[in-house]
Amino acid sequence: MEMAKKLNYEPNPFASSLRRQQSKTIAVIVPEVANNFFSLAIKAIEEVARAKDYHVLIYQTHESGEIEASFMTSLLSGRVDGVLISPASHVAGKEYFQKVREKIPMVFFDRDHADIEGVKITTDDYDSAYNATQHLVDAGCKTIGYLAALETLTTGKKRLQGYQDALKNNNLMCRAGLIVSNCENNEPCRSKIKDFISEQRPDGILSSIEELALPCYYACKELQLNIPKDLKLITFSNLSHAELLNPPLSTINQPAFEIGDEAATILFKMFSKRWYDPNITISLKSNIIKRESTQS
Amino acid sequence: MEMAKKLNYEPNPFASSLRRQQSKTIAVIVPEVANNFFSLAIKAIEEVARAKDYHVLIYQTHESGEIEASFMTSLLSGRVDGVLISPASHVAGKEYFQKVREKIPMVFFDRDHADIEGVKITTDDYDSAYNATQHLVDAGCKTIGYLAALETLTTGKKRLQGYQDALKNNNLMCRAGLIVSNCENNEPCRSKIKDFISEQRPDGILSSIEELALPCYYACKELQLNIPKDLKLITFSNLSHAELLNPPLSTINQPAFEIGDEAATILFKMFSKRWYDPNITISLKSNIIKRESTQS
DNA sequence: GTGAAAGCGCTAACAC
DNA sequence: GTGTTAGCGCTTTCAC
Repeated sequence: MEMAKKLNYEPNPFASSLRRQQSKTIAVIVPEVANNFFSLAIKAIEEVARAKDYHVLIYQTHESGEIEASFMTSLLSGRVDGVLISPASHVAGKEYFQKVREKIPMVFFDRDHADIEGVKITTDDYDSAYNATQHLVDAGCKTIGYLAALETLTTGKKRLQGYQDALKNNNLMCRAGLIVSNCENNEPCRSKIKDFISEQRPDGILSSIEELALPCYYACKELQLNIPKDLKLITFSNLSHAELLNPPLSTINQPAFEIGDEAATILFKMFSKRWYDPNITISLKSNIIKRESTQS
Repeated sequence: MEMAKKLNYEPNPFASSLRRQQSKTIAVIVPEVANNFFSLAIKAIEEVARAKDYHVLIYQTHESGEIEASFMTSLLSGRVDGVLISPASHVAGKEYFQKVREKIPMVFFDRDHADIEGVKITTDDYDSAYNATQHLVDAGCKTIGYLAALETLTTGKKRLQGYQDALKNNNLMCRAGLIVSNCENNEPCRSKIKDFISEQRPDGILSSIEELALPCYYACKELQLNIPKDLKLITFSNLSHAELLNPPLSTINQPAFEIGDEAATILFKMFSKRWYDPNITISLKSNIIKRESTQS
């Protein structure tokens, strides 16, 4: 042992992993790293892993189901001891979720599919969307639009449902034209949102993801509409400086760090058999922060 | 081979790595993942790696030299085939850089130490800081403050030098009180910046990192100073929506994605011996975007 | 071409 | 305790 220290001996991790049949590595599969929510969640995951002396492999799907499938399948080799995943919104088969789950401990975080069982750490998407919509109603909005996203995922479905139920319970119309779909972060999105605002003239908008809310600022500038006078806006977002926008943006702030932390912590409990429920959804509360963009 | 396919055979990566003495994995060591610049760079790196069928291990140092040293040392085991690193600002010895570099291909990106040799992908920090300062002078500023960061790194030193030289060449004073040091993202930072503004009354500020610029917005609010009338502000930043801030923030935008892409691409060239210069600095140009926060 | 065998560096098991 | 050994699953070499 003295000799080892003196020679700066570092054991070969592959030999060790091969022999012990474990990798001391976990995989994190996310749509994008360059996103406030995911980079914060990854930060938390990485910290938990480091404390346990585990390594973290990062994979980005860019929302592609094919890429997701190929990553997941490659993990079947035993390269990692566990998987944390926030699934892609473009779905291309789902068999691999089950396949991986049978072999390796796995935790879904933030996003999930209703028809896939598993341990899931999510936020209260339905309540958040409902409450945010109610907040718009309370601020005086009558024609509330919804910028939809993640529609293939439970996450997106619940947000939409919360919006719709809130409208219904306030006896507000919920016509199809008020819901903008299929406009995830590609370029046409910006003009689509602009067209939506100028044609439908909503006086309130709930955006289901941050990437669709910021284009509203640009659209309103171009259309010479004033936020919040002409249009009130609230969005799911983890922008840390929403308060500095012009006007300050009301947000539904998801506890990104806590989700990552909780998901990773549970994964490690699964490793050490201190976790027994293979099919549970834990929901953390999001935080609605009311700012000037929804002021009446 | 047919059989293999039919049974969904996935080769054991550890056995393979052990035998072939290579891991098909690269390490990325960054201060923080949750940072616009680094998450974009990581995004690029991950894409290059994926195209080459490589895996990416992520490590965060949280600016700690000790953590950095322990990660780097552990890489000596052969766990990864190459390293991309943006060093921590708190330095605790530097021997390990040389040690790792002797054994594994390694590329510095964005940040580096002047006294460590190696392949380095940086931006034109000196020019950017000089030009940004000149821009403040051109906008009429006479008392220009500098929010310093990364002072142990070449990156920070060059930015400071660019600021100082620009002042000198414009015959403006460059007294010590105008440079705020040691205020990296901890909480006291905000009050320190506020005190600085209220005591020194600068009419212009160049911030060397985004994390120090946004507190200026809050400080000005509290001090009831108007940006840009009372104080003009420009900062190094990769905030994608600087334009939406109130007022829109002038930024020195570093090509984060390109830096990550270039660094990873060169690392792979080193793997295949298509890269011969072990000691070169490649500098990419940053882009100064002038917005309302520096309007005269 | 086809097949057998050695060995990468560890660790766990077993014999002493 | 202390020392020896087998074998994790590949890949490469070498013999045919």
